[in-house]
Amino acid sequence: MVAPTREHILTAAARLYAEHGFRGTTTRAIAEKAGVNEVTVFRIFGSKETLIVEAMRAHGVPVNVGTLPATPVDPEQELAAWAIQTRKVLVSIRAMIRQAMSDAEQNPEMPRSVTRGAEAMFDTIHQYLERLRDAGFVPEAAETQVAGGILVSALFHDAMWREFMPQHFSPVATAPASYARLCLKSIGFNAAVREQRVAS
Amino acid sequence: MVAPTREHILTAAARLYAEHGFRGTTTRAIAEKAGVNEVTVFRIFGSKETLIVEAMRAHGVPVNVGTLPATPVDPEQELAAWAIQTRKVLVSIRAMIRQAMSDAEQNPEMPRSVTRGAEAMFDTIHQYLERLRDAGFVPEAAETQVAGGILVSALFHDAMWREFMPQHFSPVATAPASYARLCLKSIGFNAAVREQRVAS
DNA sequence: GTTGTATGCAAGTGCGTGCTTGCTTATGAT
DNA sequence: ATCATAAGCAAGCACGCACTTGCATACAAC
Repeated sequence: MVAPTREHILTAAARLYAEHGFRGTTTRAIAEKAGVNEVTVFRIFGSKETLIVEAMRAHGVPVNVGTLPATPVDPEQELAAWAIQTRKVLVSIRAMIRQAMSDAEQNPEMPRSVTRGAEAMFDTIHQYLERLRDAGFVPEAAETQVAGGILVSALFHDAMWREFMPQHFSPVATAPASYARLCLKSIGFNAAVREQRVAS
Repeated sequence: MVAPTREHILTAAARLYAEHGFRGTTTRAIAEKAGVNEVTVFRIFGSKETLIVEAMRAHGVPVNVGTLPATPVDPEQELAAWAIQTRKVLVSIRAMIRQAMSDAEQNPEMPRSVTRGAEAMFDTIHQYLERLRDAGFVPEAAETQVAGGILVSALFHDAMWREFMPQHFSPVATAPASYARLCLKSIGFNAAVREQRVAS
């Protein structure tokens, strides 16, 4: 076990930051939540800023949000499952994402811990869509990058805004699958190819 | 001319809020930016909170972000134009949107001035897509609500995140039109109907 | 047993910030 | 001319906050 107090402080800082942002998070509150004296916080991290940045790095957006199969078989189902899981992850850290976005003006390091995760999502979906194209599920001219971006956007937007205007979203249970389905349809996904594959 | 100083204070508050958020915006800074004594601020608005809320209400997201034709003729072109304009509006106030989102935890009144505008966008696009359906541009079973939501999501996401990870977006010049095109395609838009209309 | 390391505790410093008070000045209506 | 209203100005109050200092305590290594 290496430096348990250090870890306690980092997790406490991450949680409080998600709730109150940089300015709203006080070193006193962090120390109290971590069950540690405030002086200890400064002894270990030196300053509030380095502490928060460190906490974001440690407890930010996970880079491995979920994988998509290397050889697509049932794209609609596979993409829906990925969308559901990804949305869940985004919802679980939406508060932190919001704070990091608003603190970007002051400290450009903050949104980095979010964009790293987002970039991983972009890459995952984009590569999958290209695999679909190579496998003949979608036509050669498919705009895979834009379509992938649209799916990611929909998931982000859903995670961020649903709580504020729920009546403008389809039910949580079905929404991610709908996003996935429409994403596929927007690049001319041909369900017949799947039937053909399954049959062979 | 009614109460010019009041207006000066409101606009100054709105701008500073967009840059620094609620906690980061000081009444001193607002007064200075408005070219007004700090005491005047408190004489007029009583407290910082009521001032900021008032400023958001006055300079928040415009509700009339743009209209779509009542009788669709060239949906791809019309929707692309709307998307371009809407994205522009969102970009112009993205900083304020970010702050309002992160302050939602503390003051639920903040995001209201954003959601009002977003709801107007949702309604505009949704009604337009239903008109397309009624006009036979898209099949009866089209998921117009989800598709509209996806387009709005894409525009929001583009406005919010492009600056942090530009390499994951298609060029600004073409992106909004792409979103519009894929949105239409995702609900089975049939370009042939337009040709038929134009011909008749 | 001594020494070093990590932590707690009490107190304090300096500064920023929301908000107030008391007073003066300018302006415009009556 | 008088008076009400709006605004400026100087000063300050009370509090919160990041951060520091000095000292005591526990514990583990040697």
